[in-house]
Amino acid sequence: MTSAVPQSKALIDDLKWRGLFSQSTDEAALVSALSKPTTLYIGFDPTAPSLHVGNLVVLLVLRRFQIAGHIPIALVGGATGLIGDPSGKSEERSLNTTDVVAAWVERIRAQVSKYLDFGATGNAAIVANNLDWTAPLSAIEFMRDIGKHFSVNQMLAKDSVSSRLEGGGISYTEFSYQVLQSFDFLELYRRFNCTLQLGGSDQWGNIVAGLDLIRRVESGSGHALTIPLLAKADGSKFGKTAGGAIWLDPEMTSPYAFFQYWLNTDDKDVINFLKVFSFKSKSEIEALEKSHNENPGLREAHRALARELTSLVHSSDICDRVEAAARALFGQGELSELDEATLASALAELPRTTVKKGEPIPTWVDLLAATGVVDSKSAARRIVKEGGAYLNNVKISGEDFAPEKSDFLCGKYAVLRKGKRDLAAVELI
RNA sequence: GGCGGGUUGCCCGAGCGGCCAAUGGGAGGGGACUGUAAAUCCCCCGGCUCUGCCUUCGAAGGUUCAAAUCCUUCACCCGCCA
Repeated sequence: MTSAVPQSKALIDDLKWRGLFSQSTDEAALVSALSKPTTLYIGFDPTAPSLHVGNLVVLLVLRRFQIAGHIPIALVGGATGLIGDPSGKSEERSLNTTDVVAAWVERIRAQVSKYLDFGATGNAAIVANNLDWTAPLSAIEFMRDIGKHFSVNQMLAKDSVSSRLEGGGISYTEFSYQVLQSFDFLELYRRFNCTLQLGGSDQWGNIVAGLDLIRRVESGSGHALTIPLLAKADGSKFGKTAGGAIWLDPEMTSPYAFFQYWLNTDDKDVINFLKVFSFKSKSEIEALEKSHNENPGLREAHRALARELTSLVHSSDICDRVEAAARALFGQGELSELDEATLASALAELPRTTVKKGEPIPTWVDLLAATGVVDSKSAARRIVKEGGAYLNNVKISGEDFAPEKSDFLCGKYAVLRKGKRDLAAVELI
């Protein structure tokens, strides 16, 4: 990443075109401020052991700013993660223990770091943890030095609070969240001259509260820019599947599943997702849009999206592997024609189970249940009954069907399929 | 602290002594059509050693031949009044 002369207007226009601009404080002033390298931050609270694809939206915006020559700070919320942000939540959350949050902080710090450049000359990225300045502060100091600047009247008026007052109520703990986030902005302003905070559109209230605090305490000024929450065409929540969120951690969402998630994007969303997630230029994306409209069946745009993101989040090697695996397993060719090495590497990406050589081979139902692709044997039985059960891409029937020795490709592997696209592997050992 | 209302399967929500593994909707799954897409149509959707059995309706006891449904206690939530 080279430190370019910031083209501030172009940067903001590009964000708008990508649908990454929700609102900002005085836009003209922001554009003018961005004509010089500017320090900006986004906060990530450790609410899970990994970030998910929803977090990736804003994280990549931070990266866009760095590419444009600005200095990004990724703030990991070691302190705020202990409190819980009420924004966008209809209920009070249960608190995680300090040990758990501390462990998550470390993991998220490592994750976030992958997307930023710490060696850039002039605009190297910074990772900070708000526990560093929150932990040493006593409750009395906090109330006198910070709390004194907040009006409860204004705090109550915040959307995140008022919606909770009407609903299930809010604890003093979560109510205080906005004060902590404001304090973060103030601290980053003091330490790094950070003058811009980015966040999801639900963060607007928290961000401008921070600007107020900076004005009152330091007579300083700064800016806020929010990013729309990503919406899907069908109204369902982005980044969630039946199995849960799509995580960036390969242990939590396998690279294979990650690639498949993007490849299976709804046609109506794929161009928007390219704009949001991809670093391709406007003209490149418009070319993909054209080819997608002309021949959607080819799914060129889907593939470009899946490839770029899998390469970015995992690596291009891993991306090649999982794509090759999918090609082999979904391909038109006979599975039996694949050589052992190709088959082995393709199956390595799938959920799996093993069978010992000397022992009797369990039924298809038992094998599928063992891979974890279904929740129960009853579910596996239903699949067979409904005609969605396949062995080596050949439909099977009969609830007590069991593969034979000869069904194992290369003498070692069998491929179970549930429905159109859910695959699992059995290995004979 | 007082009075009233609530707690049902992944979510919302019916049921208010037997016909209840429990209506309906959503989510999810399978099939057909397609492109590992969407829409549409059909089917499924607690578990199991599956013509039957087992465990569920906040928790624990009790009444009854029989309870998600009645009684008692406890926990949590939500109103109104102090």
